[in-house]
Amino acid sequence: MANIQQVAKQAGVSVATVSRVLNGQNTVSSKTKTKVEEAIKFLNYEPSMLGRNLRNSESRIILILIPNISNPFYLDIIKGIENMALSQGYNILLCETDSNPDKENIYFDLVRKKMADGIVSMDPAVNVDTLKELAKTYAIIQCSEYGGGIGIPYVTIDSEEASYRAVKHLIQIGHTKIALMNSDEKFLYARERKAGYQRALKEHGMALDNGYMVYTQELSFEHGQQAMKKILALRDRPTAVFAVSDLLAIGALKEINASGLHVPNDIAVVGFDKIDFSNMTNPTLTTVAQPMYKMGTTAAAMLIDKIKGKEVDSVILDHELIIRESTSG
Amino acid sequence: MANIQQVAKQAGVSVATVSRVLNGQNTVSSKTKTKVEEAIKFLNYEPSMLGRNLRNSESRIILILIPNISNPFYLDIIKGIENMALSQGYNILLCETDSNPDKENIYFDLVRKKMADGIVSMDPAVNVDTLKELAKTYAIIQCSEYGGGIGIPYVTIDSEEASYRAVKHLIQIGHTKIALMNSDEKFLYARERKAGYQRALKEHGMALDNGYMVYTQELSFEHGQQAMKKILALRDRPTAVFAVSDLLAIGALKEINASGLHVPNDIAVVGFDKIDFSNMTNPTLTTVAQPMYKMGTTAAAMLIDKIKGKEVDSVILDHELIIRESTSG
DNA sequence: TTGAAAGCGCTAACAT
DNA sequence: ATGTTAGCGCTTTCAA
Repeated sequence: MANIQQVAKQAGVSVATVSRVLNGQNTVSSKTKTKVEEAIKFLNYEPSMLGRNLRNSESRIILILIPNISNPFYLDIIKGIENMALSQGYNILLCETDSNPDKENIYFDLVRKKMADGIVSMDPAVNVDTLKELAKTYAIIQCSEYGGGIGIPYVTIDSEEASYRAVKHLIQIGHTKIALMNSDEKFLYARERKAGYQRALKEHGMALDNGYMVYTQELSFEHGQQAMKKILALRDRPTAVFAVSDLLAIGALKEINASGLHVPNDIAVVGFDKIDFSNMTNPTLTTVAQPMYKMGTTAAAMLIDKIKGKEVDSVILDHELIIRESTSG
Repeated sequence: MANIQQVAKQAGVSVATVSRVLNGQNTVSSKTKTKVEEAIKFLNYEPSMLGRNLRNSESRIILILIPNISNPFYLDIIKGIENMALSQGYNILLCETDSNPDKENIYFDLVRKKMADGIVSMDPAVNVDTLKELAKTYAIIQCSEYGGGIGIPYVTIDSEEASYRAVKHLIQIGHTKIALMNSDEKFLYARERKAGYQRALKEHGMALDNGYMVYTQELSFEHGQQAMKKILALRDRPTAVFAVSDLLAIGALKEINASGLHVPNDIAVVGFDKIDFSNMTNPTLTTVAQPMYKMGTTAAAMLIDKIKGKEVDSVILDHELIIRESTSG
């Protein structure tokens, strides 16, 4: 494994000159440049990022913090982050926290130890105080889920409005008994989506029935099934369900089918996210599309700006209601 | 940002001593150790991986090469790799190649440039010659998909046998007209699964009809739909379909439903992989379970051994046929 | 246009 | 048990 010294010797120049060629500085005469390039080729030399990174005090690595890689919601976001990062010479370290503060801390250490230059956090369970503290020293961007008002830039959508529109759609097609399948209200997005749900109901003069709001501990298929069981057992059974995640909605779909009822004739279902699978179910799922890929590229671009010392502002991206079979038999 | 020098000065010892404490060497007296620890705490010191990595000529990073992150098949493998890596002090760099040789090459550069210590490749499209060449110098393990006989250790399942059993199951429940939805035979697993399919048919004295074998360019839902369209158009329509990927099978399911036919009464469907979603469809999908998580941990353990200079052997893991609704109405 | 040399932060061989 | 020091491979300032 040749190093820069050997290249320099081979080319009969100094290491400084080799470095200049490596970094495309144009203060090198074309003759020397050629000599150096020949030496590089001859020795099969590859510059070591280890040396460069130490010297430059950077790792060129971006850390992505996600609670659970099993939720396909994150896939396109990751893609977006990766492609943007790549185009700027960064690579991504994917870190699954399982919403476990200990695991989170291991990953936070990576940035403390300079193994990563910054963090895109998508973890709602993240310890907000630690994150805030970290953000003083390191570049951090929140993506999709965010703690409001903690001074860390984020990219997300308007959850309240998205939720409002989804529920309004159900109202417009005639539903009056609409259940909300939400996650724990410790999450900001859960509170926002609940608010949107309530606003839509109120606006149409419909009563808020607390019994129509069920909560799940996790955004998963299984929890969607369980929650749907509860909804199906309700005394005055709803004719529509709005779930704050496609995974929950798909679980609901399954449970409704299993109970012998029909979607959307007996119960209409709306999901949230527009993951790939929302189009593969039977019936296909009406859902709120989040611009996942764009969220990823935006978050990455913001983070890289931040790493470079620029000021960055939070961004709210557009969402869109995708009407499919689960609300339009 | 304190460095080891400052800690040494603060503690009134040499940098060597600080380094010893950092690395848990027990040649340090407990008094000095305490002094050093206090200095570390006082200065809020975090050792830089940049310095350590250069010194140790390692990055402690493992590169994962996948063709496309959108196929959930890889999710559990990644989880397995990550957890094993983490337990050994490694982190993972997730790299999506899109089966694009140029992109592959960018990622290969990471190991050439010492940004990564080794590679777990799950990319069937990978340039075999380059991979072989790289494997001479760097630690590489193939996971799930592999090039046979190129001397790079792999971890996978017995695709031929798995395929044989899946088809045999269809035969045993009475099917005689069984289609194979396969991928391009340039992939070894495609050839193996075809072989298993053919062995099962032959063993039961059934004729091989080339028209019953359709090929897809990608393992995706959409390609599954398209392929199923072709199968449905066949003159003597099959009563069962064995798809070499759950994603394809789910596409087939959708297409069959759309055509007004019923699964499994009109057409039975078997998939491959046992991705999470194979249990969320309606009907649920009979499929061959691959031990994804285990494949991940195994591959990572093998790779880390290889990085440490040990010899490692290829591993064949067990598979299992999971019978669900799509073959047992 | 080029070179000499310092130094990024750490570890380990060697010395005491 | 502890310290001194070289050096991992690179970039960049300063000098020529």
